[in-house]
Amino acid sequence: QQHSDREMQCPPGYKNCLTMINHHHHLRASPSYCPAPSVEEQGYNWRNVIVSEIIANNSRKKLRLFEYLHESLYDPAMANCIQWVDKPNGVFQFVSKNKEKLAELWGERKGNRKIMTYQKMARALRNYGRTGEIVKIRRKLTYQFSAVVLKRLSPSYFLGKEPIYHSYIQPSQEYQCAEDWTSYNNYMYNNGYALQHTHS
DNA sequence: CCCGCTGGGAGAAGGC
DNA sequence: AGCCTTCTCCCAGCGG
Repeated sequence: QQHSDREMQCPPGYKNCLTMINHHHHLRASPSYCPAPSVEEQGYNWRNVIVSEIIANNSRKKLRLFEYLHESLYDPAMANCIQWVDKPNGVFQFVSKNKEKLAELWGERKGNRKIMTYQKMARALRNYGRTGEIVKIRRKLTYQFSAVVLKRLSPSYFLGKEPIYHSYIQPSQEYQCAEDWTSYNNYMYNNGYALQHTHS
């Protein structure tokens, strides 16, 4: 069931991915708010990310918190709530002033009974640390996606534009990789960026 | 005092 | 039916 991820194009009933986008009004609304920030970069990525999410939602199970956060990071309308700090390495942070708003929207999307708060959302984020999907960076409101999660959520992965050799990696190996990468990068960030290239 | 961070622990909700 | 996962909710406490 896992290996079919890379093979699927669009869920049944959808001619193409754009049709899917049009059927998801809550997603379609956002990019129009975009003032005009480098459309070829932002817009392209944003749209593909949404496609990724739709495919994920239609093919798999419930929306996961890290998927929602990743989606928000590409949504210009959410830029006042959450932002990339280091996009290539999956480092992002919440905006202090509006973090509660993002949490609230997350709660609404999940259909929770009570209002979601940053406190509660951060508790879930802390649990991600145990599995390594997202780790906390020692900086205010800052977290980091693991390499594996980042890869899995990347638009090119879903759209099959990337080499698919990742799929051959055994789950155990994959996890090991994630741990190494995570601890390495965490080390880098907590010690002031990329200057620790000395061995022995 | 405020703000953010931490982890324990019960329990809800959906999936298998 | 029962177990597992993934949060959800509340909490007491810590530290800048």
